[in-house]
Amino acid sequence: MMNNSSIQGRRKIEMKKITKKNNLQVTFSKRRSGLFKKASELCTLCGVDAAIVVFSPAGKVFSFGHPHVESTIDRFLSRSPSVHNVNASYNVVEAHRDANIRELNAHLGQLVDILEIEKRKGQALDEVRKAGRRQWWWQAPIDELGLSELQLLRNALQELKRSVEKQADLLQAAVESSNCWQFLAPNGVGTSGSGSEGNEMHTSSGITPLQKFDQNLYLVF
Amino acid sequence: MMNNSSIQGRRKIEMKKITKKNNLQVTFSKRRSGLFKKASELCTLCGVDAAIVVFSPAGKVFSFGHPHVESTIDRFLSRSPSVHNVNASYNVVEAHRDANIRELNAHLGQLVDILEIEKRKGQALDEVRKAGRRQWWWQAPIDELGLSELQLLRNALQELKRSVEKQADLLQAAVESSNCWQFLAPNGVGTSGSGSEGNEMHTSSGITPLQKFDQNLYLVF
DNA sequence: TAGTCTATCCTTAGCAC
DNA sequence: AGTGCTAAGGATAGACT
Repeated sequence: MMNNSSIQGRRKIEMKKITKKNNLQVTFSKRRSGLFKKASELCTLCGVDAAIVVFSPAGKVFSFGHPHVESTIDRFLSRSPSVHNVNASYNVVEAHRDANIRELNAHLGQLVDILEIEKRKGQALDEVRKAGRRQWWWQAPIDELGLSELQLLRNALQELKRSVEKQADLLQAAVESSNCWQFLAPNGVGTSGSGSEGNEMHTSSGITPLQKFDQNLYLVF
Repeated sequence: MMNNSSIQGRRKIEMKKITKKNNLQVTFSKRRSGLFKKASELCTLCGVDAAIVVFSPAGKVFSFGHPHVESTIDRFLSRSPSVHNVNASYNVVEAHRDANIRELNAHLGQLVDILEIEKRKGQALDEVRKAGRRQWWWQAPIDELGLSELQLLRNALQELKRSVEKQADLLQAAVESSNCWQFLAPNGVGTSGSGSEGNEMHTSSGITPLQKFDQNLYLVF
């Protein structure tokens, strides 16, 4: 029954791992459905192929695919339509592994994205943004950066540092200095179960996942 | 200019393939971003791994992965009935690699969290000044930095950028007077990354040159 | 090609079953 | 684990820059 609790509707939640195991499960289930639905719509509206693989907190596998999970993934791995040879597929997987650096670099790009968004949210300076939009050459895959470019980056950072200090001095002279970077490392753990879903989606149970986010980094200014 | 067309807001659309090629492109781009963001949030909130592969109408490949596309897909394939016949050593190496990536990702995630906290504190200036007075670890020969360090560096740079912009805001007038930084991309091509959490997302063309995942990052003050 | 703006339309957090 | 409910939070179609 409806408890007389006032607030009923949706509430904003922090974008961090949900602690309440129960809520986590519900949220995972709902959002997974939503994700698959979104993917489905994207495929329908744009007539494209896509595949999604998600491991539940419990380690189960949920997947979505249009027209099929396997075919799409295979196409991704081999960059060519329909390759039904398992071994061939395997080799391609191996090959793709070499793209690690590139992938990780892209990963970083996402982080930068978030920061960018936060910056705006906090209060962006439109003038500055519009003033100059430049691509960071060093965002290219790291393995593609030459030493000279890396050194350029280094010099740029040093210059940046100097510039920042200079400007800071212009503003106010009294600011106590202390630690800048500090890294510590406590510990964290895993979670719970999962379920299944619609269209071209299927679930398959797996072995226990090894979820260990045992790295906690603290950046103390 | 605002055409006198009354309706401004979102309108419902039929769930069928969009005909207007132009709209289709825009929709694909937007929804793809949204999809990746959703996936990212799912990963963050529930602490799970996921991977998405999408082929654009043009045939380009867009992918998202947490902690990594390849690792997640491999993990999916390795426990998939059709590909379970991979040798043992492979799995071991794979596991190890995944662990590393996971760990790396955890680091990055933490950094994002910290930066978020910093944002709330709203003490950019202090941070910058303090940072400037310390020995910057990344000032070591750039070529000696590992991927992790480079990533930290990158985040730090973003942080600095934000800080500086805030400062610039305070100083008001002097903002646009001096463009200290302008990193130009070697190639004029540019795609703005869609916002997402600490995950990896990358774009690669199937055949055409390379429309890498890049963003509009700029440091101007 | 991507980002901006606005008015909707859609998703989903918290509960209860 | 998945479903229904309600209202608030988000995503986004369309037009434009």
